[in-house]
This record gives sequence, C-alpha cells and structure tokens, in this order.
Amino acid sequence: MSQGKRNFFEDVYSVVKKIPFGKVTSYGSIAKYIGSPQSSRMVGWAMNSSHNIHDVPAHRVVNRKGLLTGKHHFEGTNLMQQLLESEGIKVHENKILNFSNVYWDPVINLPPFKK
DNA sequence: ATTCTGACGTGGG
DNA sequence: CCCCACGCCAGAA
Repeated sequence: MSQGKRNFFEDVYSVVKKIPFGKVTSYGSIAKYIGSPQSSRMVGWAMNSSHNIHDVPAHRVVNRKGLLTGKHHFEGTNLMQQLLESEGIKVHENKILNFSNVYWDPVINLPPFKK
C-alpha cells in the first residue's frame, strides 16, 4: 500500500529494459502499458532518476514525434544520438528518421502488464 | 498551503 | 506539417 510511486519507477525501468536493440518507444506508450496513460510526464521524471542505473537504455525512449527530447540530459552534447546511431538508427536534427519503422510498442509487443 | 516546472500527449486551427 | 492551449501528476521553492 501507498508504495505505488516506487513501483511506478521500477515498472518504467522494467519496460525500458525490454526495448529490443535497434528499436525505440515513447514515454506515453510506456505510461499506457503500465496502466497510467495520463502519467507520461512521470515516465520522463522516472528516467531522470535512472541516471545511476546503467541497465536502463534510456536513449531508446523518445517522445511521440520521434524527437530526442531527453538528449540534453545525457553526458556531452550528442551521446544519446551516438548511442542510437550505434544501433543503426538514423537521426537528423534531433529527430529519428523512418520513425514508424524503428518504433516498438510495449502495448502490442509485450504480454499484458502485471506487477 | 500555493505556485511553477517538466526527458509528454491530445485536440483544434 | 506546424503551432497553441489544456490536462496530468510528482517534486521543488
């Protein structure tokens, strides 16, 4: 009880860890998958706390337009883009090219969420 | 307690 | 396609 917040963070990380190599998803999709479709902003907040955790591929999470909105929170100026391009994803002007082709939706590709 | 902000999303023009 | 206003919710000042 009343630990929903902590689970929320863990839930977000567990989903992000399952994003396949070379694919990306959005904050909103993650929020929707874990049962809080209106807390997409909190997903971003959770990612902010994932800085310490190296198991979480935060670079594979972008906004619904395919923009690298969190890029500024990575080290250096272009780390996020570098990581994505190292996985074969093309990026131009902070935006993922051929977005629909590399987009991976947990709601569709994972079994129903259960805690 | 109140106000503002933010790694967002949707709807309307 | 772009831009704007609004809704959301947790944390900081």
